[in-house]
Amino acid sequence: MDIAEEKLQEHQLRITPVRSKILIYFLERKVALSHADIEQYFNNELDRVTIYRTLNSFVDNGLIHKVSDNSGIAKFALCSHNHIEHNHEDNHVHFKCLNCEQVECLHDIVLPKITLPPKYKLNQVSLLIEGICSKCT
Amino acid sequence: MDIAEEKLQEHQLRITPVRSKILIYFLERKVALSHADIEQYFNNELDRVTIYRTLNSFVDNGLIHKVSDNSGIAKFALCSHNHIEHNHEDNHVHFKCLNCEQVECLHDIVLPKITLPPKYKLNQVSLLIEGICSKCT
DNA sequence: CTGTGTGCAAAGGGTTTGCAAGTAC
DNA sequence: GTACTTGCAAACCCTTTGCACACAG
Repeated sequence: MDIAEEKLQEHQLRITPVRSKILIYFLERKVALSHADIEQYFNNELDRVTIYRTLNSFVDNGLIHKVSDNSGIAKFALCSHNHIEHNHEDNHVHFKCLNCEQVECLHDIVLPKITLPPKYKLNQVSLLIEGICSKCT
Repeated sequence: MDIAEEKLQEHQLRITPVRSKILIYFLERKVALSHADIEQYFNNELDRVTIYRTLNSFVDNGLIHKVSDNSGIAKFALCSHNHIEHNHEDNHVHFKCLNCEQVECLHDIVLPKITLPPKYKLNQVSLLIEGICSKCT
């Protein structure tokens, strides 16, 4: 059983060829991937709808999380936590390169403490930084 | 000439009935509005496509800015600056209420200084806070 | 008068739903 | 065997484009 299959099992997802392939691609690329990225990479080998459903099942089971990069199209990235505990979508910092358009998670950047106005309750913070990445400078 | 017409002129936009109506709605509501919000409010009085084009012209001329609230659908909010200088999309802090779904700009919150890893260049920062707003607590 | 805005129809792109056949466990 | 996954077709948003007519400056 390879690492992808282990991860699927950890997250209580049935092990299927489609899921393994997509998960392996995430493990290899390490950046945030859109549906189109995956579809193109597998070039007709995988059904469009199945990819959508696979991504949703991964999100539901805490394997990946949705990344919002202001472009309107959804991207997804592996969650850093290996545990099954849901509910730690946590406070993500994402970086989007304005040149190559790639989005990555910046795990090392610490999110500053936010103080909200009175009567506001904080639930989640997401920080998107746009600029030029190390490969494109 | 009312305030909406003044603002249009300031931003070098021709004064038309559609633009005035939409701008007045923004001035009244003060929260971020989606295309659907506007369409529903004017309930068939305004053409769907015209609303899209109006919003785009407002963005292009710095009257409003696009707000990304992780929902995938675009929202727009008035820019706080009254000047014509473009290019100060600045560093916005937006708050999205998980109960009423309304999005507002938090002008008072200061965006913390971000230190990126080496070789990264920062261009823009956007911070989205999700939680419960003052009206919904 | 000239260039821009508006309205309608149509097309485009991303995402979801329904259903029958196939597969994991 | 049962419940879940896959694939195909079709539907469903949201948004943009094309074009003729109307209007602001």
